[in-house]
Amino acid sequence: MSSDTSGTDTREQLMAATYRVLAERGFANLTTQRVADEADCSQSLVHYHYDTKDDLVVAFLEWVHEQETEWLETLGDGSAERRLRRFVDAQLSIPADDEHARFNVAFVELAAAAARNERYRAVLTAFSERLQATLAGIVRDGIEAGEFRQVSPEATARFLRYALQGAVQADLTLDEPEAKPQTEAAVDAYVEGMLLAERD
Amino acid sequence: MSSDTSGTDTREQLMAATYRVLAERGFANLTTQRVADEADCSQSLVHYHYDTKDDLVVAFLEWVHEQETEWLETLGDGSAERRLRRFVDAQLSIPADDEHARFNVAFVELAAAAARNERYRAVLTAFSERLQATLAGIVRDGIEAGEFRQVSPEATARFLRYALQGAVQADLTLDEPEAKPQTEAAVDAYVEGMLLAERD
DNA sequence: GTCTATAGCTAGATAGAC
DNA sequence: GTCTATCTAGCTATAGAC
Repeated sequence: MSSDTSGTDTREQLMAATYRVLAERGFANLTTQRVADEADCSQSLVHYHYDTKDDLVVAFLEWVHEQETEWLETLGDGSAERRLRRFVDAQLSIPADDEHARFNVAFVELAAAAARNERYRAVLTAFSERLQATLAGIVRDGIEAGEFRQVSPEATARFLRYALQGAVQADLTLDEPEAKPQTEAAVDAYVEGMLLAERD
Repeated sequence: MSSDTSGTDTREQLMAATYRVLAERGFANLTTQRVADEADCSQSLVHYHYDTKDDLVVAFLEWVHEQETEWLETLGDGSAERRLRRFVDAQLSIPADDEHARFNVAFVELAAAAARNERYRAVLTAFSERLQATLAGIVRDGIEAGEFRQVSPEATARFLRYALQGAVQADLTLDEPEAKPQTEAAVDAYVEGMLLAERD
């Protein structure tokens, strides 16, 4: 319990408050005042800890990045096929309308904003590269173990990532009830037809 | 040349001005004042033609929708494989940094905003359904002609659309130089391995 | 570290003249 | 239909007290 924990606590509360504001109001309606209200403090305190709103958002993205990194490691063991299916399920089976799903909408908004904001882009690119490395690693493991065919791990991982991301985004932003079920079916067919080694 | 053409002209100019502002500044920085400046008129005139900013954006989305519909019909004839490849190329070979590419960034921003705006969502869902129907139609034609295997046209079209959209978006919003080339390679492998009928 | 108060700006929208 | 002028509201950021 060193003396600098109070500042750390406040920052942690501001990150959690930012998460909730993003989930409830979206990135376009994220204001330092709303974050302060959610964290039950004054707006000027937000600016004391984060000079600008952009600093707050960048810190928040890094905070999310760390949390997701922890999650990725829970993908755990098992055959490459099993880990791959767990990855796919994790993307496609997000509950319909809880806070996590609502935050994912904000994450889509933040991803779009990254195009015009170098600092957002840096964090989100690192985020994407980690996902890419994880999934490509799974494919590579599958090839080495003889489970998968001799495909390009990088291109295969990218193709699957983008398809899944497109499906999730369509599900979140459009009225497309078929987005996730049809994508799931197509991914299954892809895994069976292109990835799994034939055993006869 | 009926007497109501001047109003129509102004509206057309406002749509074109909105396009340019979106391409140059992005959706987050779209203001009625900037549209007015770009259209060389007063800000209040924008509000005369479109009561609210939302009305302007919805009208703009419908305007873009019409234009893209015309484009889709130029996909034209040829074998199903040829039309499919033309579709894929059209998505992946957008020039790097012209106005059209910059507008696509804004389109990603608008797509994200659709999650929290019913009216945007309605237009963009119609947009997506048209793309889906076109691509699924190509796959269906290919199956009927014996060019493609007996896949699900809807699920296949969706899978390809989402993968392509994910690649384009990653290319526009992240520092991922491999997004488009690796996706192109993976799509080629998918078309050859899953779609094209085997001839022996 | 945390607060209240406010400066300073910019946005969307409206009033009213022409 | 188009303009100028302005109202009102909301935002980021800072000043200064505690």
